[in-house]
Amino acid sequence: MKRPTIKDIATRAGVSKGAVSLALNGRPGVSDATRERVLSVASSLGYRPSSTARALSSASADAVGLVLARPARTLGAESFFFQLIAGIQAELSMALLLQVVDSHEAEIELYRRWWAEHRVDGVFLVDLRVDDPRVPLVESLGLPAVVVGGAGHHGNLTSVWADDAKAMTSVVSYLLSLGHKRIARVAGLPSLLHTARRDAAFQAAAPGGVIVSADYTDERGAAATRELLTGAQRPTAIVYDNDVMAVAGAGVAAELGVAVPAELSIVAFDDSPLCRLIHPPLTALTRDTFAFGARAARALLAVLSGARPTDTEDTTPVLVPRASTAQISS
Amino acid sequence: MKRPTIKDIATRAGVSKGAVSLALNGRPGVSDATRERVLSVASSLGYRPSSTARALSSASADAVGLVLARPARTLGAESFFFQLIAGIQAELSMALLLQVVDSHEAEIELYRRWWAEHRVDGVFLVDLRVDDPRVPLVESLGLPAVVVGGAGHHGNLTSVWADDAKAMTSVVSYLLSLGHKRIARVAGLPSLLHTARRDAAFQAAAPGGVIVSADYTDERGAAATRELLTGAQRPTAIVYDNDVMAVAGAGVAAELGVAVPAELSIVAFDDSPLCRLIHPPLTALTRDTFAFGARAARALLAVLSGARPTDTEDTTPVLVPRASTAQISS
DNA sequence: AGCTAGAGATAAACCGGTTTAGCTACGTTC
DNA sequence: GAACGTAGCTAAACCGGTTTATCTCTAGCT
Repeated sequence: MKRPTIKDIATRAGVSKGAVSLALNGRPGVSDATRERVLSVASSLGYRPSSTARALSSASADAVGLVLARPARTLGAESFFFQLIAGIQAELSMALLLQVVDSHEAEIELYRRWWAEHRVDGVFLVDLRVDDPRVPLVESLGLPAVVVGGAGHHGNLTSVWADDAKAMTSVVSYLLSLGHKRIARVAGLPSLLHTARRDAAFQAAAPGGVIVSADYTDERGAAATRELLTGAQRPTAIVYDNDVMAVAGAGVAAELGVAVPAELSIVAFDDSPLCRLIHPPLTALTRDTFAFGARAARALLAVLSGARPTDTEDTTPVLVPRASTAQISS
Repeated sequence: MKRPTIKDIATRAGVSKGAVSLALNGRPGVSDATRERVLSVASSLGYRPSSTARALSSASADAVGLVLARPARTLGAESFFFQLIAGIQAELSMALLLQVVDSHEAEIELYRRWWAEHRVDGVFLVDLRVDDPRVPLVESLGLPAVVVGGAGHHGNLTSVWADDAKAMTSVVSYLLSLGHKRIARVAGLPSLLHTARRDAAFQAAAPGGVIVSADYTDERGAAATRELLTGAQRPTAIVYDNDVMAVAGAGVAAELGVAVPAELSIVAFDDSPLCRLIHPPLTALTRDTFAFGARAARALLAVLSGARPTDTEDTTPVLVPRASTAQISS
């Protein structure tokens, strides 16, 4: 099995390699007659350019990259990334180079390598941290990049995000309107930028509200809930940073005999079939992660085609009230 | 920003490009003294070989490929693939080239291209179909491949799978032992090989059992359940091909006033937090998809290093009885 | 001493493209 | 009719590696 190369076309069409390259890429320098002939030979041979060779001579690599720096084991629980990837793929005809690493240093190193080796044309930056070192890195490398989900502005990079602060405010004011006074929050990884933003918005909207830190897993969500419900000032409402922790929390409440929503209201910051299908169904902030991924992909395509960096705000997650929240009874 | 190349090392160390290549790859042809010198220069320069250039001269591409031929929109619901990918990544230090396509033809074409362009060293084949054309394709291309989850033997390819038939048999005999006579099955996509195998095993173990076809989504799972529960011969137990459909089915049962497990037993063929966290928790076949992915990765590494093809059977999914199944009451 | 082996290194070809410099033939222009 | 411009093409360099053919030198053997 050997695929035809540009050289085969050249000999078949009776022209030089260079002429074939010009003809195939629609660039001036060859006559229409020659171009015609080259194209017909190419298609008759079923020619496909090798993106490997092309990448080597400083053109496009025909791939974009995404590095995930999280423990691989915990990734399965987060459906967010997979939906994001699915959305990206729906919009992008290129392949996605994906690698999971276990440290931020390894992540940095990988961006360096991919760039040096022309393996990708651009990258997505996810899980943005406070003062994230990746931002200056890709900027200094000149590696096209889109910041995904890191609210706000990052250097000169294009950024696509949803307004976590506004979303958090809408949740808290909804709970306040139901009469809740003691509202708690079970937060995600503290190092992440959006966690910090949600924390701040939560504190501003619910002064004195307790924040417990967790890591998106059901174990930690359950533990945090237990801590909150058995503590001194038991909250009447808890906002969880994702769906898995919220559902786990609901389980702990049931186990402790705390009625939902009569004694405890629960809100999840991510929606999923999980929230809809359990009993009682959970009030949740819903957003279309798939569409979000598609938007991020479009943004990266724009950057690749040389567009000036932009900040795109995705639609703010919408609160969908379900049976897990209610007017405070006491 | 320019990374050091092999040429830089050569001039710095005062040797030729070829000698540097030999030294770096630990091959004979250079003296220990020279090798030593080259290595120290390389590390002092922070040298990283370009896998793009390396791939061009018919060596390793330093990446493996995975193509998913499913509607991108439905992918988010299936946590299976993401856990699989996470497991693969845990074992593999290479990048994974991932692409989602919308037709089987496009998938075939992509494998062709990746191979022709040396973009990958090997591939995973998932979602195996009956008489899958990909098997003869990769065999004739000589593209190293591992068949993931396609029970049994496929040409001369290495294969990693779990015994779906045995698992299905264990589920049915468990239900039979509880006294169930009318058992139904809500199946996944009919074109997939493992669906066929589960169908066969189900038919053999529960002669006359009804099989309704669905597509793993909660909508279709709910619809199938509705059909079964409102039909003439209402089943006393339903086995669902995945967790999402099972949970959706439980919801429909509740809605129709069919008590679980008193009037209807439910078993899910995939376990997840979803099954554990709802009420009642669902009896499910549990398996470690992450570990399965890791095993598949090891299998591919073995193939890449020239090992003869093997068939590896993963541990059979284990039935975990929970509150959704019970002795038949009537 | 003469011949052979083999170690150690180099130069050059090669992978499959892109890009640049240069060449040829033809048509304008003054 | 000499100078110039330009369209159309070719040859060759280049990207960063690997691999092969070749060359030199030293050691070992008869």
